[in-house]
Amino acid sequence: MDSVKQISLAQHAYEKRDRFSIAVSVDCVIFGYEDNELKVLLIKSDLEEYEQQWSLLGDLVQIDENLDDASYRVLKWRTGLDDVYLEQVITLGELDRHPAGRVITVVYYSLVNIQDHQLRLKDNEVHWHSVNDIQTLAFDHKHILDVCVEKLRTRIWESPVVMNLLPEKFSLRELQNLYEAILNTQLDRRNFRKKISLMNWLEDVDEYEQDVPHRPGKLYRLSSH
Amino acid sequence: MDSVKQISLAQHAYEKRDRFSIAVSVDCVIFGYEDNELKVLLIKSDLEEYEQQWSLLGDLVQIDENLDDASYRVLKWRTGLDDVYLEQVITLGELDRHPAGRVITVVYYSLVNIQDHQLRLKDNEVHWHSVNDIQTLAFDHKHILDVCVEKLRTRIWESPVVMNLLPEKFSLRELQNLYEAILNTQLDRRNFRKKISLMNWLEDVDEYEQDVPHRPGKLYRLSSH
DNA sequence: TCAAAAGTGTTGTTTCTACACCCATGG
DNA sequence: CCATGGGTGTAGAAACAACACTTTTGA
Repeated sequence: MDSVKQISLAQHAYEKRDRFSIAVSVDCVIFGYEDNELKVLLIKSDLEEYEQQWSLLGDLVQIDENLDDASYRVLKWRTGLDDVYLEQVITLGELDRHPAGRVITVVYYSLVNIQDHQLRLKDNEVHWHSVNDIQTLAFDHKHILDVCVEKLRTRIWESPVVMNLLPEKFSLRELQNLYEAILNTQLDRRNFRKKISLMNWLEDVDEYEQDVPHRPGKLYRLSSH
Repeated sequence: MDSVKQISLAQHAYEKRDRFSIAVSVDCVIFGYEDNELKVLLIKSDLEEYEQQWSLLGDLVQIDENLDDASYRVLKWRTGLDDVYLEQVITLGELDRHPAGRVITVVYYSLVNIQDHQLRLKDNEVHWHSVNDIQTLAFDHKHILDVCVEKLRTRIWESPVVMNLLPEKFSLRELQNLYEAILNTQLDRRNFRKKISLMNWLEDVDEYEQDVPHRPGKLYRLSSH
C-alpha cells in the first residue's frame, strides 16, 4: 500500500466528514530501542496548523473495522510489521484536540524491534526519535506519549512484553540496558538478574555473544511457556 | 431532566444515525456498596434484541461534549449525584457489539454512596444488583463489568478512591468489610489496620459508632491531605 | 598481561504474614 | 456477667537493597 496516497486519503476524510458526526481515530505510539535509548516513531504533521511539527502515527477508524484492527493496520502500513505487541492505553476526546473538528482518538502503544529485517519505513517523513529528547508534538500527542511511557514503565515488571523491543536473542546486559533506558534509572546488576530469573520469562538458548571485546555473555530468548 | 424522555431520545439517536458513520457512547459502571456486598446500577435494556436483559447505564456522546462530561451527565441523570469519582477504563468497538450499528463505547466506572441523601434513582427500571450475582448482561456489558471490577481490585491498594462507596464517616471494620467484598476474600484485621494506617489516607474524626451492641469503633474520614 | 564486561552470594533491612489476648460497651 | 466485636504487638518468613571479587575473552 502506498503510504503517501494513504496520508492524503486520511486527510481527505478528516476534511470531508460530516460536521455533525464524531470521527474516531487510533493513534499508535510505536516504541523502538536503539543505541541504549527508547525511541518513538513520528511523522511530520500534514496539517497546516501543525506544520513542521512531529506527530504520532494514526488514522481514522473505518466503519467496518475493529479498533484493534485499525491500529494493526496503521502499524503494518507504517512499519511493514505484522504480529507485533499492541496494547490499548486511553481514549481522548477533548473538543478542541483536533483542528479539523471533533475527533476522538483511541491510543495504543506497540513495541517493535528496530533491527527487524521486515521493518521498512515507507515514508521519508517517518523517523525514529529519542523519547527523552521530545519536548513538544502536534495535537495532544506529547501528552499521549507521556501517558504511554508511564504505562510502559509499569508493564515492564508485570510482563515480558518489552522484550519485543530487542532482537530475538539477547544478553542479560542488553536487557538491563533496556530496562534502564525505559525507567531512566540505574539498576544493580546482581539484583536485576535475580529478579528477572525469578520471573521465569527467559529461556537459555545456549549461545554466546559474538565479536565483543570482552568475555561474551550468554544469550536468552523469551520463553515459550 | 426526564429520564424516560432521554431514553427514547438516545434510542432515537441510535436508530436514526447515519449508517456510514460511527457512533460513540459512554457506558458507566456505577458501583455502590450495601449489606456487605458490592453492587452495580443496572437498567432494563430498551432494545428489542435484549428485551428483559439488564444493561449498564450509558448514552451517546454529543458532538460538543467531552468524554468525561458525557459520563458525568449519565451519572447525574441516573443518580442525581454530582461530584462523584469517575475513571476511564477501556474503549470497546467490536463490529457486532451493538445491534443498531457501529457503536464504539468508552467505559468509565464510578463509585457512589448508596446512602447519600442526594441519590435519587429517577427511573423504575434502574436498580442495584449484587455484582456477585450477575451472570449475564445485555451487549458486551458483562465483559465490561468484569474489566471494571478487576480495575477496582487493583485501585483499592493504590488510592483511597473506594472510600467514596462509604458514608463520610466510617469505622475500620466497615472499611475492611468493603475491601473484603470487593476482593472476595478474607483479610486479617490487624494486618489490614496496619496497612491502611501506613497509607495515611484516613483522618480520625474523634467520634465513635452509635447504637452498636458492642464496644463502638472509632470513626474516620478520608484525609484531606 | 591488560582492559572490559560476565558471572555470582551474603548480609542487613524492610515488608509481609500469621497469630491471641485484654478491653469497652449493651443487654 | 455475658456476648460481641474493638483494639493492639511480636516473631518468623520473604523480598529487597547494597555491595566485591573472580572469570573469560579479545586485543
